[in-house]
Amino acid sequence: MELDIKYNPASVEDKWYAYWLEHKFFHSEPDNRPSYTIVIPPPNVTGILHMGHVLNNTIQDVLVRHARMNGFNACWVPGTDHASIATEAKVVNKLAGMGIKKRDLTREEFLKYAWEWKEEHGGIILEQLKKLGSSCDWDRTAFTMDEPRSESVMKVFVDLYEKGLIYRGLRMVNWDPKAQTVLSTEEVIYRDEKSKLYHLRYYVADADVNPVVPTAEEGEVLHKDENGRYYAVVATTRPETIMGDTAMCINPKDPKNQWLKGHKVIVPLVGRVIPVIEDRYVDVEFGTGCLKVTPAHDVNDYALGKTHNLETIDIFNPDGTLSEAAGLYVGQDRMDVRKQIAKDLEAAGLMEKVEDYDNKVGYSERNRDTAVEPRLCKQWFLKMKHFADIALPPVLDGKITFHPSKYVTTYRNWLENIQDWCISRQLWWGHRIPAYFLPVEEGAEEQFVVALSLEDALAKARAIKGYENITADQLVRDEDALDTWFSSWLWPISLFDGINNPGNDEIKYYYPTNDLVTGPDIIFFWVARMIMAGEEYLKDVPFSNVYFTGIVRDKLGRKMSKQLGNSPDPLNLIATYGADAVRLGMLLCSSAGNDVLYDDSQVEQGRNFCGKMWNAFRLVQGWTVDQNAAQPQASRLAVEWFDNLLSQTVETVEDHFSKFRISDALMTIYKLFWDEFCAWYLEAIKPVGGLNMDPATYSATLGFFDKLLKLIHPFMPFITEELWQALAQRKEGETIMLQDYPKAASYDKELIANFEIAKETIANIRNVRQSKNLSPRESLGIVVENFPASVLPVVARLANIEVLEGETSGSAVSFMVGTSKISIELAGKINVEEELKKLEADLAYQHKFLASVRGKLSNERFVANAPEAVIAGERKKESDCLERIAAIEASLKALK
RNA sequence: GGGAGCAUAGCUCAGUUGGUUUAGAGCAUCUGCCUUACAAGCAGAGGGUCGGGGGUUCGACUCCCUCUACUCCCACCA
Repeated sequence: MELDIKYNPASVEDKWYAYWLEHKFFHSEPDNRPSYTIVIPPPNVTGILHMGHVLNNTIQDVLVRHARMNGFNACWVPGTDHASIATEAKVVNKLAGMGIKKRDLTREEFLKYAWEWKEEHGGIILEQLKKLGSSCDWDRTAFTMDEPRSESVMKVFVDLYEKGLIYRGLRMVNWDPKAQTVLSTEEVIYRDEKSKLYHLRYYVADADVNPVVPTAEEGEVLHKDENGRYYAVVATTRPETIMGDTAMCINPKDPKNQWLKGHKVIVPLVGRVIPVIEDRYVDVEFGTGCLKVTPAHDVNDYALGKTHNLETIDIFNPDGTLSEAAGLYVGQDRMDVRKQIAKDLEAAGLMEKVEDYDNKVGYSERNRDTAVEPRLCKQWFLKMKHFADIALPPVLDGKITFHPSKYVTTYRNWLENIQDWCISRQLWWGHRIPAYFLPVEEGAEEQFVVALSLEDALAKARAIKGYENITADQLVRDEDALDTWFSSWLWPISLFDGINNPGNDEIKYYYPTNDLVTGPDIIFFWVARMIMAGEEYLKDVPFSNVYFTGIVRDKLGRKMSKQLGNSPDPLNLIATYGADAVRLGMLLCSSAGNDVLYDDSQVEQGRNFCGKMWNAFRLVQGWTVDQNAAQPQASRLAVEWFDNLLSQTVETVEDHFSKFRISDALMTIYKLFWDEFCAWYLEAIKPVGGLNMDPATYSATLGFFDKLLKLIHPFMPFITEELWQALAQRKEGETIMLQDYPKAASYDKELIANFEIAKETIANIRNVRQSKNLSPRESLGIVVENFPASVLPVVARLANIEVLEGETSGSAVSFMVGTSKISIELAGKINVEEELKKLEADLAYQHKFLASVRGKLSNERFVANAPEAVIAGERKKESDCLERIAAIEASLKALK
């Protein structure tokens, strides 16, 4: 097989990916082998690949390929998520561009557009994952809204409702005015914001009938205007909500505001008279200690309203504009009203002052520019206490391991303070809630049934007293859809149809899955809830390990985002550098749980490594074998050494894999290939004059190459397949993907250590050459003492030296490697003065070292307390040091 | 406000139950090389008082306390 001079990733990658698909190497069916399963964190169906996906999916692919080569029946199940809010928003936007408003469409019409959009854009991301080399079982590609998944969601909803775990409740919820839907508490992200704190005047309303009487208490603060009218000052960040004020609240113990007790005050501009109520909730230290109470638009105010029986005035429309109930600014957007009302209050003399203020504002996780509005409405909730109880033990007991483990605390904290999950969304794109409302009299309690089908619903409705004769067309199905995560949490189960077909062969074989690779940002949204669903429906964990990846940032540490334009397009990167290079670049800098600071230079390093592999292969491939050639000593030794080193390294790699230290495993292999194999091994065995090679070395080298390629394959699947295919005559249908991963074997530590001495010696000799300006071509003579003779041929080969017998002349340069002494014969080529200086310096250092070691050894407490091995080590240091001193002194003497 | 994490070379990070002198790696830097696989390369070199302070110990990058800086998560202070 002819190889190009340069590695060309593009053609190689497409070729082998097609080959893998054609032979269905990614496909898995249950069999007798142990299973290894990963379910993909389903990307948004209309999403496109970004750097976070690259990181996440590269790691998954490494794990899957590694498991596959280790004899597991590996199954990586891909799929996409319908992403209710995000996708619906995209469709709404697209329709808006066509001049169509969502509210002018029926549900059916809207969904038709939505599905069209999904067909058009859906799954692009899966094609992009293929470019990365992902070895997913594409035959199993799923979608959270396809038939089996939807059916599972419905069944689970009905089941949980029947178990009494799902209920309908009137609650203060988080409202996204842009998407016009409620959000769960987890979908609200709080951001620090520079805002204003408006201090408003609330005049006392009843001063004429109920005069303000200063109590003359210490610390009392009265406000009186130039006309002698008393007023309270309320600090608020949201002046636009004053139309909803139904009380003002003070802390009964607040000395500043004692005089307000029992009074009524006037809401500025609005003119409504509201009572002053007392509650210990109010923070005496904040502002003036006077709190405006708007029960309809603030969670705390709602609670206050409940305890104090206050009226609730909802002044907002669902889209965030002011409603009729507000009386003022009707139809204007809340944010515009805030600016306007501030001006109007100022003009009316009702604004005491305005301060700069830092506060936290909740935004919608999906519409990040939209501040959420607390809103009172009736929604569907899932009781979480039960789920927290079943989801906590497996993580605390270690049945599930988090990598890194610090997330256990986060997980536990959340579960221990869990709130009920609001699962309904006012969206059409999603799983429609299987609840049916029955007709009721005006003002009566709502009546509904929950059922999988209209027929079931009708039967259930008819069982209710007074509804015996109800007809199907009188049942009104709930308009709302379920939170996307209500389908995602079933993913590891629903992918194997474990809800619809409990106990089927696939769910039994693939569940629990093995590893989950995801970001810590969805630990609550997804990870925790999958554990809940797993425990609830299969009485078993959904996975054994969770590998949390970090966030991909640019090299300045900024999060990658479209707005900043600091996110490279992964497909461009793949086109420029090759998928293997991108994978390697990403992995090199990603230890579990740490953020990844991405820089192109890492991908360049990946590309360079591909080049290195390619060229090493070309070198080996260029050799021809002379069956009669004898194996040189140096080659024999190098083969033996590398064989042992390979075993040792495989052991290290296995250890790294077992601890999910993926980047360490990769770096270990990287160095083995580049530093050990290329820089030392190949250089040692390279035929000197021509291309002829002895058969023993040649076949050993091919064997090493084979193993190295297999070791690298999970990380860099394409180039390893290309080279492995070229390494020997392969049959159609053969692949490196399905070869056995190299296994650790015993190795000779001493042999490896001796070779290290040889390497160090060679490096020293090269160093001497460089500093003395001696050409590498010029052979030098050396004399060695206390040197492992077995490795001398390698030193001779790589340092271009001859080993001399006997003594060196006076002008030799000596150095120590461990306790071995090497002297280079340099008659007439050296500066004796300089050498003397060097040796003196070395000698001084050795003496200092000796003193420190002896200091330790003469410390009785050290000798008494330290383990024997440590003491023995110190003694060895001492004797070695003495040897070195003797050797240096001998050299000095010879030089003089 | 509560909690967690991190602080080691110019940069990004290892350092796995405390025990090798001179604390490692990759990248970057510097020097010399177009040596017939590879200049996307080869051969070398320099670079750190392990954030500050205190403590435990024969011995601390490692364990404890404290301070400082940064990051993240959680929380209803208007």
